[in-house]
Amino acid sequence: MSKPSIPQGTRDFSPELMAKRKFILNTIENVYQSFGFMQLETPAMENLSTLTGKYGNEGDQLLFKILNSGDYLKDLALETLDSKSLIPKIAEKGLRYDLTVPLARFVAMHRHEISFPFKRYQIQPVWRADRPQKGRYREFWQCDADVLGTDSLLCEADFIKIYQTVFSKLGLHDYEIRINHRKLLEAVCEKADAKQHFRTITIIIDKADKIGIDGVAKELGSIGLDAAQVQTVLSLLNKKELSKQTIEAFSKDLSGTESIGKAIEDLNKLIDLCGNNLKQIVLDGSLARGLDYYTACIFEVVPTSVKMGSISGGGRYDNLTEVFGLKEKVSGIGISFGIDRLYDVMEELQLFVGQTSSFADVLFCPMDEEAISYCLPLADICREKGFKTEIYPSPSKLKKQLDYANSKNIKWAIIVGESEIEKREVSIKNLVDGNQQTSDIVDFVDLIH
RNA sequence: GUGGUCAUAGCUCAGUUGGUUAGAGCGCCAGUUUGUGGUACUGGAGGUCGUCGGUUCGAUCCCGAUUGUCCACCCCA
Repeated sequence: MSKPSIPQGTRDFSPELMAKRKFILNTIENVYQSFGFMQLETPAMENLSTLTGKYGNEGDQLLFKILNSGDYLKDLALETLDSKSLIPKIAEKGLRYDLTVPLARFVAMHRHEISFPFKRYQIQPVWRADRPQKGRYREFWQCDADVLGTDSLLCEADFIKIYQTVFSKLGLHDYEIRINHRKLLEAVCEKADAKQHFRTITIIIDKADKIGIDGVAKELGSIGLDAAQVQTVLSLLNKKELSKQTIEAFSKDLSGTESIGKAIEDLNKLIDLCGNNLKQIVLDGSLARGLDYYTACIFEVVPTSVKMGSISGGGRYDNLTEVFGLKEKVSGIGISFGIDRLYDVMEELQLFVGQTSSFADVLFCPMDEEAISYCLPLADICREKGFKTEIYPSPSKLKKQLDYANSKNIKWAIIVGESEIEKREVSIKNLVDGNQQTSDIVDFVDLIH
């Protein structure tokens, strides 16, 4: 028997780890709910046909496929197939790659039961057959929230407020909300007379963080842009402040282009809706986001004091359900938190240190078999009062029982032996300060806090 | 898919210019204290040095392959 192990890029979450993860998960879920989002869950696996072709050429390769049951090679003429054409014949299901496509599938299937605007959140694991590295796992959790069926800029403003609320509750202050508008990107390309290179250009400027302005200029040159065109594109990267002045400047620089009007209008409106609350927001012209379906405002959140990729991303899209053949357009906007990265960032910044998690409040320590049944109704009283309570399952040595309490960070030990039972009492020990007192079995619970 | 890195106790890591009994800290178990923990002291368990092959009288150490880890590129949360 070889040593047990788990697949690469996956992790076990110990009780200590789960306590911290739940804190993040619950925080995000509570904030979503406080904005009126409703929960949706979808299966871990989808039909492969639902997933393929939605994430670009490379995306399909990152899908985990599930082998069909039974003798899946029975009727195949293997010699006539290559591996690519083989896959659809032997695998009809795959693990979900994100939560947006399942949402689109759900909406397409249940269009007639849904009334718009439809606000849903979804917190579930997703799987990608990527090569693992820092902040990248093959199984990780996404926390999505989307609003479908409205073009209102209020959604954008709400999501910004959701970001600020969540991070404030988590105690994470070193972050930056980056905002951009796809139409701004289009306008720049149009102005530079390089519309046909739109995709390539967005991919290049998206790397500005890593390769710097000079690097961007170089790569733009390498795809055939002349110096003037490169300068036009680079002009996007200088202005960082989200303000009416910046937007006015863009409006002038890019006047005459087809797309600029919509971008200016949206961003101005967004500023109005946010009021003065533009804390930690930057207008980042280099933000592009790979997914093609975004059409207007796009977001990304990055930690500023830790080297880590984005911990959240999102944006507005025009037609979510188009690929599923729904004739009616369903536009919307969504964001997603990556809580695995969020966890890594918080761990690195030691934001969990103040939170001592205890797995129980009260431990009953029976000294003999008779004491166990004596403790049973008393433990129920504690639980009814809201204390997490357990009874040590065997009358072991007291030292062992108290060690157990320490290891679980339990504050109260209630010791019951022959003498307590005789006098209808319990001995209550506070394991934090070491004080101990006796009490009758009616009032003892009042001493616990 | 491409490149690099590392793999020794449950965990974090030493170490051997290739030589016979492979170490530390933490953790775990037991005792000092037969009903009082978190401190201290004493003792104990636990490793075919990732796997397979090669070189050698001899390999945990050198070489090759393989698997896994971590990191970077691509892409992304």
